[in-house]
Amino acid sequence: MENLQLQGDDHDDEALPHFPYFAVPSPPPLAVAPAASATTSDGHQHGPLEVLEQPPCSNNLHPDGLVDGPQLAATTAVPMMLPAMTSLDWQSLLQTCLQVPPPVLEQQQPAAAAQADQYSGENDHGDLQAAESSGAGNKEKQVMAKGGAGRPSGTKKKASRPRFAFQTRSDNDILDDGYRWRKYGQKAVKNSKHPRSYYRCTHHTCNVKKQVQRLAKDTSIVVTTYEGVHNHPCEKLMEALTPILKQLQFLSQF
DNA sequence: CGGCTTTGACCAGCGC
DNA sequence: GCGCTGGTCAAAGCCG
Repeated sequence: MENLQLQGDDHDDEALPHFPYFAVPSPPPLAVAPAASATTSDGHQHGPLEVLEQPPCSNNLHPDGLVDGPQLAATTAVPMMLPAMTSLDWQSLLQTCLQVPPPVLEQQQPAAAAQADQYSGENDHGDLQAAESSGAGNKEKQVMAKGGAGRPSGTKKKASRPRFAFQTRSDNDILDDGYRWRKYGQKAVKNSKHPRSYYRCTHHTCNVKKQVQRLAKDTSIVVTTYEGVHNHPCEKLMEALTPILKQLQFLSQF
């Protein structure tokens, strides 16, 4: 946990989003690929990653707190662990990897809310906190954005959703984290040449969002901010695990 | 034709 | 009240 570098304390880049940070306990150690580079399932190579926080699908965390690629668990780590694992190990691994939903993160939400208050003064305009605390769910927020009837009369406090940010040194803005995303907006950001892109998870019941932008200081670094927790399994991870699970079920009969 | 991206417009919140 | 900024919507266009 000490290995996690808190972005809010580390950078003074005004173009970056400010939001609450909270520590996440390290997951069970997973076998990972060499840290020098990682080839993603979309064929892109990503350099060494600097982890600021765990993403929701952070199933590839190294015991020392560093990740080697957003989707290594599906493509690399799981197969590497296969020979030595018992079925019980697989149960815990699946829980760790699939994150449906991760109870640890849910428990951290009050802490996130507390941190939100702590960081509210550092936010450029408090917009993130405002969106979190408006008392409106996303649908209500959408109604408010339209400015029509149904606008909430008061401003209640909305429950905070967990947020995670991590930096990736990559030429590719879009990191393949195993989930499908639909872009719904792009904004030019103050003090940054590069725009910020807004994505939503395409799963119909999932409300997770992410923001992607490049660091103003170092444009080779992509900052990805996740908001919320997926309420469904990672599709690509499931694809990778299904044949293995079937094999395990077969073997467990003996 | 469905799913996705692009992009201009709109709205809320904040500071002055 | 006004201007600035971030977040979101939704129409239009693109693509497989």
